[in-house]
Amino acid sequence: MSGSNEGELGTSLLFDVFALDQAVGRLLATTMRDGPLTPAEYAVYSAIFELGAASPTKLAARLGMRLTTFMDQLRDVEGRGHAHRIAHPTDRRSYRVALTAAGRAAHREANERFERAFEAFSSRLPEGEAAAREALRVVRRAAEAATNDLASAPVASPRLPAGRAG
Amino acid sequence: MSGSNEGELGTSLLFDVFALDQAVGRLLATTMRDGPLTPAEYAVYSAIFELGAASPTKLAARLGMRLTTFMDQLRDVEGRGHAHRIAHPTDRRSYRVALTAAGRAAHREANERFERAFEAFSSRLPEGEAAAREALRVVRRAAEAATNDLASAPVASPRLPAGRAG
DNA sequence: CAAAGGTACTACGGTTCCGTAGTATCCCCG
DNA sequence: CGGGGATACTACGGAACCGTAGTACCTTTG
Repeated sequence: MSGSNEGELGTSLLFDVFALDQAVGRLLATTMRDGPLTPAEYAVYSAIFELGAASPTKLAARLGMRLTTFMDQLRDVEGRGHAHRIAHPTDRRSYRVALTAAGRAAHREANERFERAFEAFSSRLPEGEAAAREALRVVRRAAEAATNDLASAPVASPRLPAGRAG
Repeated sequence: MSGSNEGELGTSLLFDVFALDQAVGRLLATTMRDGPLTPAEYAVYSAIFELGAASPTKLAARLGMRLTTFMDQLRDVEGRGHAHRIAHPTDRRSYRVALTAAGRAAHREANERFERAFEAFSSRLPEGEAAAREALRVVRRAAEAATNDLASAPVASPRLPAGRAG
């Protein structure tokens, strides 16, 4: 029955990707619910922590978000007194972002919950984490390759200028 | 095996899930860019089409979105003249949603692009689609099991009604 | 050094998604 | 058949995300 699965969203591999993302989102939301940071906030704090005083542009790229989205987040983080700006030594357009002591404390506390979720998740993978990561990467590479393929050779259909791209 | 990967977001299985979701999102956005419907819209149209005149609540559940989110989408779809309401035979609180002829035409056209993306994607999976789906499901089940596990036995902390969920 | 073009961040508005509360209707029980 | 609770949708406002345009600064080029 695998032949042709038309527009059957619910029976498509694409839908499975969506569902997986939702499931992981729920796992993190549930685990970190009572903590000081939401999963999204934890990601931001982690990036700042890991990159060690990097610029907003670098941090946004690391997090896979647009710069403006990151700036929205950063505004909140700074508002909580969890991060501060350090002047960039040579480029006055930019600056570096670092966690304050309070920010590091919040990150540490959230990290405990994150690790708990990750551990519970990871321990339930029959083939182990490494195998799961590899499987996910194979699928991701297929999606990326398909994207590049289709982007470069559309189908030879007349190009509408506007479209409705999101 | 790299036993403890602390807060390393970029080297975590959780991050791979995020990245996969992004990659698939880009694939669909790219492929459907010049079509009549965005990927999100296509999903809505498909659900309406597949479920064949179902209620908003059913459709929202099918799509994995909140009812209010679906209503936002439905407002737009109706505004384009692509769907209409059919009185529910026995429940006057509700109604059924169906595509108009124009809606079906848009769906059909978007479906061609969707199929093209799916085909390109699927054909690049070394082990085939079925294997990929199974791998994803294994990971999803682990996430769901972990969620249930952690939700039922949190850490012995009282349940806060509000929290900061976003 | 001055002009031209690129880069980094900011300001602002729009879209999407969703939580809360309210209204209408239905269903269950007595 | 009447009350209480559940269910279906609507109204409303807020949060998150992002696109566009603007400003300041840097870099390249001649």
